[in-house]
Amino acid sequence: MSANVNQPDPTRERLLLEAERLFATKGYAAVSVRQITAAAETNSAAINYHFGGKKNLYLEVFRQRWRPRAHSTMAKITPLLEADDLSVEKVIRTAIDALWKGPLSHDSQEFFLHGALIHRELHNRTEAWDILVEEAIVPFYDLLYRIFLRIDPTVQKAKVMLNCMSMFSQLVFFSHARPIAQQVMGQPPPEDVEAILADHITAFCLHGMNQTGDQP
Amino acid sequence: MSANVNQPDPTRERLLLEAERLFATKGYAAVSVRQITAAAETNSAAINYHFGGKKNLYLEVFRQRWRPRAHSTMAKITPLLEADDLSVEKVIRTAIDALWKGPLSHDSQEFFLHGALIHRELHNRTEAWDILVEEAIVPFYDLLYRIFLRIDPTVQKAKVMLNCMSMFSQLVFFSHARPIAQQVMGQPPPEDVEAILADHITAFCLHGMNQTGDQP
DNA sequence: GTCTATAGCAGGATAGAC
DNA sequence: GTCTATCCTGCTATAGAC
Repeated sequence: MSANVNQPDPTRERLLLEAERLFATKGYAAVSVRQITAAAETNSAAINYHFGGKKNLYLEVFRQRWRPRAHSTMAKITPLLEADDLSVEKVIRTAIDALWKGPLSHDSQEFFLHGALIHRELHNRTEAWDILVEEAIVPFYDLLYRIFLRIDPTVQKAKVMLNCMSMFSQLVFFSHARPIAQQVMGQPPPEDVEAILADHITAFCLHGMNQTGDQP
Repeated sequence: MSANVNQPDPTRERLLLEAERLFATKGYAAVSVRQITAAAETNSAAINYHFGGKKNLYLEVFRQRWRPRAHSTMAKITPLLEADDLSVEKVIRTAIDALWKGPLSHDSQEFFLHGALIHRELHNRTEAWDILVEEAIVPFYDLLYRIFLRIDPTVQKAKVMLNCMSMFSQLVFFSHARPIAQQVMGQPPPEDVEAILADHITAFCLHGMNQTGDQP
């Protein structure tokens, strides 16, 4: 009858939660353990007790909170390996759905932080980079390659990689540079910016990838 | 006959130089004034004397070093406003040349830092953000819009903006995520990765932008 | 396990000699 | 203008009471 049988340590969980939020929004160096412990409403020694230091806490954020979400995102794309009606457009739409409405979404605060952490590692690499590459980046692009191989068995791996990265780059850009988009396009923004952007990216990538050989 | 008539204050210049390098590579919070002054081979009080504090030094990096390069990049695209043989491809190639071989280039360390600073501001905004938006981002997209307007006077501004941002996103991604590209495409990388990426982006954007209305 | 107190150190900024 | 010495604040990490 205990309520927290599935919560092995609430304090530890709260620390991970707040740590992710702060690291993702401000960056590792700009956040102090005191800020995290204050946000998690515990004492300043808690991080050292539970994780053995600030650095280990950062890594644990990736292991405990980032990793499971990355896997669930992959799981949304994997079915395409056996889907019947496969097309370039369907792959693009599925990938955008999985990432854009998943890790890179603006609506879900949790997934926004997920994407922000990737970005920060991209520019300031730590040991967490290895986790990212091994468990998310390489498998993600490999999966997409195997899917595109089903559509066109003669496709070049390098070309697929480049195309997928072009798609990915737009997803991360528009998810994090939303303020730019609105500032440049001129205020006020409509409510359905998300859908407009998703449609734009889909169309842009569809044409960008469907280069029917007439290009030098 | 004095040699440094054009160098108003060598110490100040060295501080700006090293500050830009360190801020761009490590980020504002992760860099200490002691590191900067040590790199500039001066005393630890120099920053406060010359700039009045760490924060002002950061802003001065944008004013003194970032701004002129941004303007010279714009100058490379401006001639298209009056060019005779205008085409979508030419605009794309010119923009990629100006940015990719300019601010976002990997070859030129100076311009690499320039791009890195944009990226950091994108994710951790400070007062420098206003300089960026006013002097670079808005004018840049406005300029491209006016150029595309010459090609097709009926083009929608919002669509141009989105297309240009899609192009820009790939440029910044591939310039900073080069390690990912090589890691995902599999080692070893050829020497002309830069050219391959530039060609890919050009082709991808050309097709992505040339959506001839056959798209739902 | 939780918390307070504090050690030990590095940070930015400043005062004042030269 | 340059530098040293120093102040004070804030940091991480730890010791030890409870």
